[in-house]
Amino acid sequence: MKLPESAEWVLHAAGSLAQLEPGGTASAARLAEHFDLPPAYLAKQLQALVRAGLFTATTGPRGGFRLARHPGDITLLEIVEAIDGTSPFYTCNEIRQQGRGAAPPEQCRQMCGLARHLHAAEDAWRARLAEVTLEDIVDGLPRGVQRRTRELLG
Amino acid sequence: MKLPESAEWVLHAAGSLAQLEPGGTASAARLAEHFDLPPAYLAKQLQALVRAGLFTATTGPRGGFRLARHPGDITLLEIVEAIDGTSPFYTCNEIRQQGRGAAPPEQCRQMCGLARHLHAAEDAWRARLAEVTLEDIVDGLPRGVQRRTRELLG
DNA sequence: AAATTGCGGATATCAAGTATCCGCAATAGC
DNA sequence: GCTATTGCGGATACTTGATATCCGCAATTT
Repeated sequence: MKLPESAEWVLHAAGSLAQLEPGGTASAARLAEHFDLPPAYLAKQLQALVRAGLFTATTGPRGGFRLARHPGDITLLEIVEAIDGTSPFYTCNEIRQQGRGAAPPEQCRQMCGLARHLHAAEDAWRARLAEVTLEDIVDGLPRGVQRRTRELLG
Repeated sequence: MKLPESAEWVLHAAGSLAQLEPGGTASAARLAEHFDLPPAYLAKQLQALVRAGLFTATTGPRGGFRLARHPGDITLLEIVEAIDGTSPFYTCNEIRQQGRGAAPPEQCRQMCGLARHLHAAEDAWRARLAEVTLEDIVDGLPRGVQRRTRELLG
């Protein structure tokens, strides 16, 4: 039960783009050296954010990635789900209906209690991440960080 | 980001033991056939619950596993953590301090904002699971299920 | 035309989850 | 004591997903 390390990478990449002037662009290579990450693999993960509609990509010189929406309109949940997908942590395989102790269908009209609670917990997780936007992240940055990010990436 | 399937198995196994009379015991083989699960692998996972102090195991004929504590005193979180461990979903590798854009230490006195929110979300997940006990699960069972479980496993 | 950049596919490696089997120790019943 | 049952630890194998790289192609800027 772990998020891929690349989730951390794209969260920071998105945070960096959010610090630039609106529409600010940075290439995968530039972002990779900015955080000392494997360039080829980071590039692949950034593409996932484009597919998810969070980033917009432009080819050619001076091209790269930029935020597709306003930082206040992109949540941490969207970024995480772009990398990790939306499939639930816990999948109920209805093993209560299998084997020697299989429960008859009329006793399974409502969802398995275990699945209910596991899904509720997961919903709480997603709800928390959906509350936070890239704008919130930028606003929480210490003084001077944004200025330096713009100098190096902008 | 998925829980191992064995988490579902041991959650149901623990739920079944909770349905028996206090101190009720069931062997790994019996639990495996009760839910139609691979006996050898299930046995291995049940051992993890013993190591975690949730189950007590006894060898020999009429032996097997029983709850180490009262069902009302065993939470879903404990069961999940016995299988999946307690390491966080998101591990901050402080990449903000790496690479060309490395932030100086005086700007990293407080935890990375991304890590803070990811951990808060995870805490919400764990808190939900810590609220639910095996007793709650048994109480939520449809009529007749517990009777049948006792007939087959007790 | 040339250089830069993203995109998709192919491939390789590594860790974790799934799964099985073995021998050993402990226990209950005879 | 003997035997059958059961949990325990270790060794092993397979599969899947994450990590990582490289290539050719398309698009765009200069």
